[in-house]
Amino acid sequence: MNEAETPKRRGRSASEKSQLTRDNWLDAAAGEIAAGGFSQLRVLTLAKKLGVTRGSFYWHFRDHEDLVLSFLDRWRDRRLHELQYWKPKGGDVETELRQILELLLTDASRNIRRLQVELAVRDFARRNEYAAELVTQVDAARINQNCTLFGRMSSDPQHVRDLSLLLYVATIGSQVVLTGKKGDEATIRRIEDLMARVVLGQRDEP
Amino acid sequence: MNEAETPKRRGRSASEKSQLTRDNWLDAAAGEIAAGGFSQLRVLTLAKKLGVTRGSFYWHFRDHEDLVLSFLDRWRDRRLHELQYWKPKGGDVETELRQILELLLTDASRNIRRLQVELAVRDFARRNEYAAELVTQVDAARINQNCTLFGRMSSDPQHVRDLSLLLYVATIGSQVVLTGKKGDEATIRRIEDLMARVVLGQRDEP
DNA sequence: GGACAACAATACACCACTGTATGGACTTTT
DNA sequence: AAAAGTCCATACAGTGGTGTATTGTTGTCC
Repeated sequence: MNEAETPKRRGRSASEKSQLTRDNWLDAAAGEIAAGGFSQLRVLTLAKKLGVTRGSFYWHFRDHEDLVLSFLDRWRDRRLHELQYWKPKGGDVETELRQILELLLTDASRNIRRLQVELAVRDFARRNEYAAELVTQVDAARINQNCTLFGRMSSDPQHVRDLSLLLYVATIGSQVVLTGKKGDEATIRRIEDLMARVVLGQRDEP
Repeated sequence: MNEAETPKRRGRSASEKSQLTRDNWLDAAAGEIAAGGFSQLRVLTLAKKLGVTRGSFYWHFRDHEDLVLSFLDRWRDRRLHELQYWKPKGGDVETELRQILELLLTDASRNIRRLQVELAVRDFARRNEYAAELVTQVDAARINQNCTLFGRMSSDPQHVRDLSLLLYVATIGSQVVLTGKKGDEATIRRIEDLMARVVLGQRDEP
């Protein structure tokens, strides 16, 4: 539906001609993976979607596996990279916490395509070693970032880590359980509120 | 490669006779689904695993879809049914809460096959209407049960519902994130502890 | 303006899997 | 003991997918 923008001398369908890049194929693959998971990823389907034949694919990629691994690598790189680009805007502890939670829950649940891809990668990781490795990396990086974000909550590092992990699994879980059913927008908001209260209740309380 | 060897004629390990039943096929399917998801479910593979040919399958099932739908139905029935069989043993609020959390987290994470099947069903539900429907039913039933279990926590029904939902998504999330990596046993225990503290902190506090 | 590289179309060989038709073998019914 | 039912094997047709080899087409550099 959306399609990634190609610099475009030939629009995808019928006009003039432009060459496809590896990234174009990966973008198309993202669509298929979001819709049907890695197991439904077909070279022929991708080619049709891009308006070319499989001949093009096998110029850009060695084989089907090459596509999958390249996609996974790009996914990992992007997920790790995007973590650099977000810092809370400051303010008191509570508003900062609100910002973090909104990012983790409400914002994340809006990009449903990105969400679907992530769930597909996680599922694929259950039966693919390499994918599992990358998912582990991404999880660790995110939890780590949560730790720095929640550093203000407690002076006990272990407590901070546990809290970060709990929040992380809760966000992942809410993405798994509350995916795209109507009325979930409001539900997610309430979960967000509750989480805020819960976390604030976990501040250093000797 | 392992187990499920056929003793002599073509006997199964479960039934008295050497004849296969629909349920035998569904059990075998569970193994495949746990390992590779619904998309890797192959009639031929199942037949080999059971030591018969596909001729048997097409006697017991109309087609591949029949197998899948039957499996989903059985899954739903079992998941709903098992909810009846558990009530907390009583005691004060904290020990009861501990029991519940142990059931939801530690116990659940031990049956890794059951867990893998559930994750596979959830994944399949993302692209299959019927599966999505059943997952919704199961989720609703479980959250509902959590509500009754957590009823002692607060007198505000909405608060109880939100808390139940939060705990539910957290458990699902921990199953998704912490699946079978070593050292997760201890991690789950710590999450369990933290959850207990968190929930106790949410008792009526006007 | 020809050579060469980048990219894509076409055609083919091949395989994994499904579903169906049919024919046993063994069991139960009558 | 013949008929009918139950369960599985075998053989075959069809489909949808991969990968490869070969040939076109276009752009770019000299």
